Amino acid sequence: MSVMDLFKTEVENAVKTALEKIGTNTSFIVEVPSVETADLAVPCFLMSKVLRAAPNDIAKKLAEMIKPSGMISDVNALNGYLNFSMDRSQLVTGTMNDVLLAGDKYGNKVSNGIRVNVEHTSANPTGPIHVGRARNPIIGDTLARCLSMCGYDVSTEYYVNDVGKQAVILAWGVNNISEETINKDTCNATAKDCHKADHKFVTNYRIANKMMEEDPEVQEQISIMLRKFEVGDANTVFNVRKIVEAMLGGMKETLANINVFIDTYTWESKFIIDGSAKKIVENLKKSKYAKHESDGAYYVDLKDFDVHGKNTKFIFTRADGTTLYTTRDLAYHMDKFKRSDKVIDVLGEDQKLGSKQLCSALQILGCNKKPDTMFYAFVSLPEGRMSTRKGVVVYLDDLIDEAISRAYSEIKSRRSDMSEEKIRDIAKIIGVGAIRYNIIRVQPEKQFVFKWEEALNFDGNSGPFLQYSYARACSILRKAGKFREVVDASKLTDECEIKLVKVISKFSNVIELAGEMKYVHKLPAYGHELAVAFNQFYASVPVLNSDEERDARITLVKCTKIVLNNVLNCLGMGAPEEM
RNA sequence: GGGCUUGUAGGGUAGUGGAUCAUCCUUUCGACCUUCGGAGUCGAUGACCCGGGUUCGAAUCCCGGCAAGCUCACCA
Repeated sequence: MSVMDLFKTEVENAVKTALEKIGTNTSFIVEVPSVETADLAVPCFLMSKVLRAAPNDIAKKLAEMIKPSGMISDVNALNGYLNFSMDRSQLVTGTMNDVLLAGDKYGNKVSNGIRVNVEHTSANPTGPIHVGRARNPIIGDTLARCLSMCGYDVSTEYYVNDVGKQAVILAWGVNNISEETINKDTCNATAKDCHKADHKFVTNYRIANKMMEEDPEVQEQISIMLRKFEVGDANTVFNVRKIVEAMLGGMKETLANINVFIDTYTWESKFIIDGSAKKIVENLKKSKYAKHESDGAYYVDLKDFDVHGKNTKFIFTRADGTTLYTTRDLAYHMDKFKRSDKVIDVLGEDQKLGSKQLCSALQILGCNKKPDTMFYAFVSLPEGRMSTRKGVVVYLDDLIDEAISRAYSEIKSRRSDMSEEKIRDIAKIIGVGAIRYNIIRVQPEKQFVFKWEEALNFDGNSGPFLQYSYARACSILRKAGKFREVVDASKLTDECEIKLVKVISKFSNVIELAGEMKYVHKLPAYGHELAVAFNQFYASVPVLNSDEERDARITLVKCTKIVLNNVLNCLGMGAPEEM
């Protein structure tokens, strides 16, 4: 339990006792106030009806009854609020001891044994990951890290769409389009990293799509291939699988470059091969909601499931009896439920209706679980939506390269003393950090227009700002040499020192919000607040050049360094000792 | 046309019933310090889409507009 939690409990008890004395057990809440004048506050507006008195009079009365004791150093009434201040000395010692004791585990909750499966990214393996969808791995990975800190047993997963028309078009393109045609292609997407399979084959995919539209002959060939694929022709299935695997390899490389590593890759074709998708079809057919078209395609009618208008027809098998993506997705979710206690899907907002239909179908199948969902709006270009097929994209690989090269020149211009190799290593940490931070800092459901100058922002509310503060803390500790690690509140009384400790003490609450409520964007905001508090401390009091406060202040720097490191780690960003 | 989501200073963004100042970044203007790392600190300017309603109190909730995004396949 953190110092703030202990304080909150104490305030709760004090208020409860006071209310009992005036003969009521009316409920109340203890909140963190929006103003700086108190550490915790109890609004008295709701009590005013029950107690038939003005809010501020109630607050005054309670303030008189509660005497400062324990962690409560001051109680007062203001504007209808009952305000509490926490004893500075206990705040400082309690918080700093917690941090020093827990170290890189500070902010972690004890393991609760609950298995959470986080499915994210799951991008179609028909082209490189572009920034339009780059929110997915970053949100998913950050959420997974936060849940892990909240004590969950987390497993991440990518669903690979290796079935269907898109995959077949890709394979046809790779098999039939000559190197010469590829070389002549002029597409405005940069795709400079041509050694990667995803960048190489996306051109085949794009051209194949175009040829299919223009040439009935090509369309026929692809149809034949698709039919062969669907009846399980060994050569065709093997051929598609091999190409998709190569594609996915390139995409994994991109993910690794932004520190995203996924535990399990589950292939969609699995649910055809093991027959579980067919079983879903049979079970759905038995339900009272099942109906069929005259030619034999089946659907369930979802009008009783809060699905409106024309969207109620949820088709789950074709006229020829084959399964559809949605059917296989149902089988996939049933499979995930077997392996985990909680299932979270991180999806693009285009999947909202599909996800709702999936949940309804799960209910019809008698499944009592459903996935938690987290939707994000697409990142678009100033000229509109990105499209792999049309080649209107900014690839994530290009963004990474650009950010790293920008970081490289920044470091180069500041540090003449650093080796080339070291500059390159740090540039990668800074560049990738800037991208992850910039994407995660915005609430997922807000639409986002991609602008290079914003994506590469290194000042103010940015990843590099956090990393810089961390590097500064490391530098002070390096220069400090030997010091006595002391937690001495009597030496840390400056306003900015108290402020810094207060911010540090909030960390575990932020982790809880980010994990349990899935408010991942709270994390970068917190990191920024912490870095600002540290910089203010740094600017207003000397650390190494102080006398009797020296050890206490260096210890506070060490605490800050630990928490900044934990924040960076949770954001999937590197923590550079220097930059 | 139906459904879902979003609308906050010049640009971006937090806050989703409560406290004489609505957060933070950027831009613009001014200052600090050029010292333990200036990718810094302090100050100024500037905003709740529009119209009703509910409430002691609304950026926040409800209704009606307007604008943007997504969606409404025997695609994945």
